[in-house]
Amino acid sequence: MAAKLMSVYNRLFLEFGAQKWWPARTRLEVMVGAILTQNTTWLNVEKSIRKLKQHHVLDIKTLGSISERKLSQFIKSSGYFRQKARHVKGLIHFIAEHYHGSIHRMFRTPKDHLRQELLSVRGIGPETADSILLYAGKKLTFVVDQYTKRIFIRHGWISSKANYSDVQNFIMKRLPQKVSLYNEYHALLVQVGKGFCFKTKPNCEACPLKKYLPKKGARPGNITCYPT
DNA sequence: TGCCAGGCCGGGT
DNA sequence: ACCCGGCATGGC
Repeated sequence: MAAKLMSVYNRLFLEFGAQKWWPARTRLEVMVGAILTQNTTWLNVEKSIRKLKQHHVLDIKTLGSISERKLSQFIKSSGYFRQKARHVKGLIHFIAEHYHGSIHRMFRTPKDHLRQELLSVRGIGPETADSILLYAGKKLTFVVDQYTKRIFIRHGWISSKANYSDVQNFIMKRLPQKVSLYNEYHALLVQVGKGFCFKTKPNCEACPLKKYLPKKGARPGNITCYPT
């Protein structure tokens, strides 16, 4: 199975190339983006990020002093904007209280401890915490999202009842422990996952992933496509 | 038009 | 330990 996971990775990489995640300039931008992108398209997040930059709000000092209300107006395009404004403020507050407002200090602390702390911040769940750890902190943690789960379930590699840590453990036990691999692999899963078809029957003609359907004598690594 | 998007929380079983 | 409604804008 370990070899199969790498086979999938290699095939995706050949098809889509390096994804160069996270699409952000600073670690703060990664963290804010990780909250904003919850259950939302990245396109909507980009608009919010642009607005935050335009108004010179995307630095830790300003995010600390700006009102929740005002912040929420800048991030409307990301949806759930009141909640997300509160959550971003909560994260900034956490960094201020625990790490003197220093992102550098924050990422100097051990991964497992920091993960627990991040999970205690309202609005930061397992995926957001792992995104922050991997993409902002370059820590060795695999990010599991709906696409990842869906793809692995559809291949029959994990149970449809698997929870977040089940999927994460499954993957991390079988992949080489390399941050750059975790980074690229998750990004590729998202990329291919976007093409999945939800409204059609198994092996439908219209499926955008048709070219990945197993041909006869399918080899490991093919991506199948059918509705959830 | 209705459904989906790179989740998470709080209340209920 | 799960299950569910709520949160909200934007694109197809």
